[in-house]
Amino acid sequence: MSDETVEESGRYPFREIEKTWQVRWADASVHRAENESSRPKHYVLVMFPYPSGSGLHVGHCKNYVPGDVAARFKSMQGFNVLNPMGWDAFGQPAEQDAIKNGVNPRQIVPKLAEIYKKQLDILGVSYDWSREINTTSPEYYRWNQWIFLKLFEKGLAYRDFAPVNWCDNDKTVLANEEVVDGKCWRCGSVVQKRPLAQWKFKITAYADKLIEGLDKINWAEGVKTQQREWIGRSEGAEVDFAVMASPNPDNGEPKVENSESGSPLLGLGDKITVFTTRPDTLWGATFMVLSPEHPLVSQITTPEQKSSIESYISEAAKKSEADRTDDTKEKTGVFTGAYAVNPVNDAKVPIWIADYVLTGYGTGAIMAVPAHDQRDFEFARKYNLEIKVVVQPEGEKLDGATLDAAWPGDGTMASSGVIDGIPAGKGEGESVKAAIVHLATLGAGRGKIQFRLRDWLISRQRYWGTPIPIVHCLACGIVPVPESELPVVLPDIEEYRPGPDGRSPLSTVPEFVNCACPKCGGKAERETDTMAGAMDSSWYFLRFADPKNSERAFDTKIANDWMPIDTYIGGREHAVGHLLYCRFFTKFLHELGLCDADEPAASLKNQGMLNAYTPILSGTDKAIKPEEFVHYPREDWIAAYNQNKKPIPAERYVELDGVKSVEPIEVEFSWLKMSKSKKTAVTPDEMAEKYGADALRLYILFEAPFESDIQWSEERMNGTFRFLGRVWDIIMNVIEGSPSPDNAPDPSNGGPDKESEVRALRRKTHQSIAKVTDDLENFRFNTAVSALMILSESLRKFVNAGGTSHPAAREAAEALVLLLAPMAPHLADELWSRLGAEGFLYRTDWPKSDPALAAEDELTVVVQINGKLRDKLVVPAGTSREEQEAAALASEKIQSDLSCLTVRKVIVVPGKLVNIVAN
RNA sequence: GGGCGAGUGGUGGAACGGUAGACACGCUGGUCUUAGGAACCAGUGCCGAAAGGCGUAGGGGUUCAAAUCCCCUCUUGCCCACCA
Repeated sequence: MSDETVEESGRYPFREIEKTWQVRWADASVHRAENESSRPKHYVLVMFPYPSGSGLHVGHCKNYVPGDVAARFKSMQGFNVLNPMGWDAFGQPAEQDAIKNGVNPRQIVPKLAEIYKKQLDILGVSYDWSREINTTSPEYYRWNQWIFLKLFEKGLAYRDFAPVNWCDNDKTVLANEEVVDGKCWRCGSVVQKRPLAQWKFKITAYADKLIEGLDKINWAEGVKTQQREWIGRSEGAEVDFAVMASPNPDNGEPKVENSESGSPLLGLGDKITVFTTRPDTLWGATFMVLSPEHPLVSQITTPEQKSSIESYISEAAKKSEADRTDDTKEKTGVFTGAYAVNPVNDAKVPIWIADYVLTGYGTGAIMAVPAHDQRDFEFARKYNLEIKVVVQPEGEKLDGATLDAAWPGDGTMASSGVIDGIPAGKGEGESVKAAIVHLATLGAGRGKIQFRLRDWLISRQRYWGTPIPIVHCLACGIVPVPESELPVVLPDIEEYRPGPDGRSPLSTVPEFVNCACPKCGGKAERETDTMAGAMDSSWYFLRFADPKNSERAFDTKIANDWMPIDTYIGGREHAVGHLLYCRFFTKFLHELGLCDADEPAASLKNQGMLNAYTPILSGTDKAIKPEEFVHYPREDWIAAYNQNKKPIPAERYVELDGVKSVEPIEVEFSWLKMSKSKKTAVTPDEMAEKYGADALRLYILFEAPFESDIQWSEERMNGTFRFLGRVWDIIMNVIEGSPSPDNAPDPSNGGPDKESEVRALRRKTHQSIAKVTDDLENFRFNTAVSALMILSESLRKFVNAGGTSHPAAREAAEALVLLLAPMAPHLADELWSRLGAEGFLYRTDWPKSDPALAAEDELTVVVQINGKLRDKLVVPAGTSREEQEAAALASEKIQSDLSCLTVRKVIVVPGKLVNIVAN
């Protein structure tokens, strides 16, 4: 862009300035973090991106920009700042691209990384690029493998044949977190259950520690609560129910055995163990329910019930997780024909199966207490099962026969043998403790803490990931690859598509698969699963401390110097995924003695999203892409829709069985996450070209609070652009000492010669320093920008009134530039050097506010009568309580308003207000 | 159903329990001009000519004083949803 065009735009030459300073910063490596430093450390980390083909759009800047402001601010405050960036590049999107384009993802990733890096540089983000990492490089993923081996060594990585979530469309297994409403989070197709040998990490072993650690980290309560619930700790007991002998086939009646005299047990002494948080209600357990997948079901089912049980099981298998867990549906189940014995009262309880009992939680079996659990109650009513009340609420006498809902609340134990009469209550309740003691004496149960959290499924039947460093030997079984042989390098392959059997594409590469057993030297095969991408991001923050280490994952001393992350920035959507995994890893590595920190991030900040006004199908939240429309007069529609908020009739193309046609639709607009695929993406490149990166940065900071969503508007961005133009003009005036511009207001009434004007400007300067410092410290960027606007306005007025070369103007100009530096770094550095200073603002001291200069010498005091504003007074600072009250009462306005009232009481807040209570 | 948020002008948003609407966008009028994506000046919550009154989703409450704290209702966002 030529200078002439810049001149024509009437704005400051932002393109030239931004380019110049980006080159200077890079040449001087100003943003490099020092491993040895006398300055205190500050580690700022923004969650690293997943480079995809579409590159960055301005929505992504919602976290990178504030992260950069935090880093620059801390650096100016004298901290040795670590602000690194890298690429989380293993995983599906890159692989899908590769499949589509027939290229190896390893060729695409570096190109994407280059694009991202360039875009981030255009934004002027102060990353220490010497620490750039790429999770797909063998130098990185060999340490994934190393950590895997450590987990294996400690028994925390294991192979399991549990049923897994299978997406038939993507041909892959999904983690529980990747299943949304029983559907694949990526493609939306229904997830099936399939048994497959998988590698898992025993995150459940850290369940308690993961809950306890939450208390000492400064994360949003919402995120912490989500984690607590996800881990789902509940206290209760396990209870064993003995299964009774098969009913007599002769008469079809179950044979009631006397448990006291003979053994009621079937053959091998089968028992069903259940978990309950209410062992105290055991006397009210009138039946049991197993999940359809429970292993005992086939053994205990009687011949008469066999066919109905089998058909129920096959129906249940067909249902998606979404259907099964929809609690609005009526509960269904089938009787197995078998009975068990309630260990506390020897009652004969029928055993049912029902899909409301989940295989994955507890033992996959429950004791049903219909009187005190609503689900069991509904089930009992439907199938005419006994309802026995064992907790009587205060002042009531419930009867199972007439109950219309379960009573889950407190009360007194009744009909409960040895615990009769004890106060009943969940958790800390005495009755629960007493029941557990009693169970222990019977040998039929024990106290137990149950977690909802499941072990972390790490296996992927995918190409683009870290190979799992395990060898399967016919003779030795599962053998870990020796550390000295790491990395197990991901080979180049031709076909990335997984086979229809769901096995990893790596299984098709004999040179990879076939190997010698590290233990016996015999023929063996490599594990062909790769690791989930979440593995990479679970410890990358430690690698950033020591990214080039070829001997170890990271040096412990260096890691200790940097950890924990002081400010971690990322989206709320990672609350129970990444943010839980990385805490688990940090705790594990801590226990290995590899780092002092046992929590990765001392403080976590969650940014809001940036949304774009997107056309949607009326009555849904489904976006319609512009190319689907037959005609799409966007601007007109938006205007029309905004005016009367009524759907706009339109037409779109549809393709049914290969036949294209046009269908009428109704269109509305809604604020949805900016996205390339919805064609709502605006790139930072084009905005930087048009308005400059500084203006874009300022827009993102100013438009809404950090945690709130932004509704993207280029029109508003124009506002921060104009502000920067004004800053440029004002400070150039100060620098050049030029007289006020032609269109400045007449300086005749009051000029900077007046001592009060000078004092006022200096006050504003020092107040602004204090305000902006506090705001940046607390991520209140929007009000920080506003404070700068106010300061620049004060300076502009002062300059226009002829104060161009006054020292107070110089002081204000310097403060303005310094305070602006973290947010609009290019313009700030340019003006700073034009103001005659040396060096980069990144390493320049943050200004200090002088409280004496910031103090007001006059204060406005509000006078209220009965809380309503009646008058305002200006009093000198330091006016006493009494003087202030007297002045208020002396006010003419107040006198007249009080004329027919009696003063009852006067409240005085010095320097603030006087409230006169009168009637 | 549960958990956590949120509801303030035409718009984005400000407001330690103490002047509601800072700062912007937009809009209205004006100045200037090399007619620009300008710049500058003035105005802009609602009703009212004014005095004044009314105003922070709605209704109660606490308080000298409530957008802010408490209770109820409504609306809305996100997350989890048969967890025994």
